[in-house]
Amino acid sequence: MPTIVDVARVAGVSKSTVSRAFTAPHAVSFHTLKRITRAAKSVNYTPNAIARAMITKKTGNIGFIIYNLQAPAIVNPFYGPILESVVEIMAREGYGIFISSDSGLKNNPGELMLSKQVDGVILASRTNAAIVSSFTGRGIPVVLLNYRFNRAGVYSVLSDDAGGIMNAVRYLFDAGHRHIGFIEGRFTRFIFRRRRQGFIDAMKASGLSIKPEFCAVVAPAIEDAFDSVYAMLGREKRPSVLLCTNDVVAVGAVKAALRRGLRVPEDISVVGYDNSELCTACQPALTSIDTNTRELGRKAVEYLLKQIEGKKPESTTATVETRLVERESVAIKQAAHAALIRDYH
Amino acid sequence: MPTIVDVARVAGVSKSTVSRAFTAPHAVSFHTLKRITRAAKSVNYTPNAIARAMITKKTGNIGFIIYNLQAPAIVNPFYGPILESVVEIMAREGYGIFISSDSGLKNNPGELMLSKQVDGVILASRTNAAIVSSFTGRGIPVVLLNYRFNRAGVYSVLSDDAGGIMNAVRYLFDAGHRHIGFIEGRFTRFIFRRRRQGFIDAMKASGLSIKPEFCAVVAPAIEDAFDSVYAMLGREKRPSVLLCTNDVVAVGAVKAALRRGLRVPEDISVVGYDNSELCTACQPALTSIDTNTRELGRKAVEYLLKQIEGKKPESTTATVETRLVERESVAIKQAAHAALIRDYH
DNA sequence: ATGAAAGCGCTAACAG
DNA sequence: CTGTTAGCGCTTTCAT
Repeated sequence: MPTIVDVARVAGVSKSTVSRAFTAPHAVSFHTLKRITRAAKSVNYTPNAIARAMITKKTGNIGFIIYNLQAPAIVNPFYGPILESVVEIMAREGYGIFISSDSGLKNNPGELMLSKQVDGVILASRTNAAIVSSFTGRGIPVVLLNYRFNRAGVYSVLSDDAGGIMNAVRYLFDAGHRHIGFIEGRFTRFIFRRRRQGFIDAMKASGLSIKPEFCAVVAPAIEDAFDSVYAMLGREKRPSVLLCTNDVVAVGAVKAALRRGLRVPEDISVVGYDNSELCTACQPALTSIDTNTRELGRKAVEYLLKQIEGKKPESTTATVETRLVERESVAIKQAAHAALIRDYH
Repeated sequence: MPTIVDVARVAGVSKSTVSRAFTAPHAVSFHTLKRITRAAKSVNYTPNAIARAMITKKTGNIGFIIYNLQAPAIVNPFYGPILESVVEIMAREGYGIFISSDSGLKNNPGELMLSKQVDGVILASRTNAAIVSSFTGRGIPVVLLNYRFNRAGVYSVLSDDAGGIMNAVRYLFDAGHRHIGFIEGRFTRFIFRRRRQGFIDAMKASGLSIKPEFCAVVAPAIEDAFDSVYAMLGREKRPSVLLCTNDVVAVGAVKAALRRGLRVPEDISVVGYDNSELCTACQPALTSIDTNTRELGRKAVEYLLKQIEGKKPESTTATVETRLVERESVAIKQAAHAALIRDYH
């Protein structure tokens, strides 16, 4: 591997000058800069980020750690797309990104990252105080994704879970639905609570009552949702719509309804959450709540980079809004339809 | 950040001894080892992988690069699961993984990895000679995933694309299907050809003729597949089964059949490829070809690690077998059913 | 604008 | 088994 001295020799300058040519080009005369560039190319030189990091104390790498119980970590309807956007943005900034779910690591999870000297870490989903302080204690900036810690210097970027559910309830109400069922995936407690709270608040705000027999908590897997919803729909009374806290659950709900001989959305409506690829795969295509994973990733990067540069993010937590995307799985009731036409036309 | 000298001071030994305590514990007396461990803990020391890498020329990091036209890179029905398994295995070995789709990088894609001094690289999907030699030329081992280069020292791990399709055709034949349609996703030419060749060979082997009007090439997106298949199914004659080269395409095919008022699998069968999450989301659940992404990842890691350790992988290319997983989207024809019963009972 | 020298934290001979 | 010494490839004062 060619080093800076090889370039220096070929260009006939000192290695300091070569170094400057790469780190502060304007501090070098145009003429020598040109010679150095050419020399570098001729010996096929690439700066050694490792050696550079020794001096600057900046590796140009960050870590992205997904809580280990969130398996799969990468093929995950929520965290996968966020990771995708983080990777893309960071690569553009010249950063490398280490990924790891913290499972299978013998020591303190994040130990690996620590020894790799990352400049900052994004901790996705749940985490704990020990992990967070293993970073912050060494001055490594941390941003929490979808989790919050009431501690100074720990920043969070969150999805507006409550708002997402509230919007959905309002939308359903406006569409004429009065009997809204709620099928909750068993996620981390943090998210679970936020979505549930959104449901409670929105139902109250709409003057609707929550029927326990229309509610269920399930593992976020198609089969589990299917079983639970299938049982629910076998009873005498049933909701006119099932609001689900993720798309996987919603797909299970749709399947259960279909199996019961119900038509979706004519007999029963379903709405999902995440706006994942499953939505269009489902028949009928799922109306779902989009969490704007791109923005979530962008914000996380922004908050992390700010800290790495020694500045403070503008607020201790950033919240990203959701957006309901309409497809085919929700029936607009006759009366509501008429009202909509009257209102908007 | 505490360094090795801090530990040395506290433990009352030289820094070399501390170094040994971490890299070759058995070369240190039990007594001092204990003192060093304690000292390290007391000052909260973690070895600096950067400094270590300067000497050893091994960073303990590898790169995983997905060809940029394979977007999304991470949320990808084929490469996502492979990445997942690579990350998991490598983390256990103490390796860090850099990921990047090579899009959005100003320079030579992989330039970033190069400067990060990775110990090896997995290049997924298509790549080109320049990228490969930018690594191999510097002595950095490379393994190609789903791609092949006829060049010394470049190893590949491949999925048995042709075999996967051939198995499917044989399975369909045994199930009594004689009119097999083939809906091909427009992937990289490498994969496209291998699957197509499998189809051609298998049809020939089964004595079946390929009907061009039952074949289509589509973008691997639900809508595109839908349009194409919808048109196909509007014609007078139609195949009894549609063999699709990925699940996304298959879902589009199912939707098109349903829209035409056909029942799946009673009126027309569909089989997918990848055995992704879409299979169970689809109604009916898709019979699909599983590529064994776990094994693909495992093999890639094995081949890379072997090279990093200076050994040669046993062969220049490893091929991983596929497996057909039956679900609900393929009809077993009456006659075939009878035959199966006769044969096996 | 450029060069000389020092040193980042660690490992790897080489002595002892 | 342990300490001494040199140096990895680079950036960064400090001179010039």
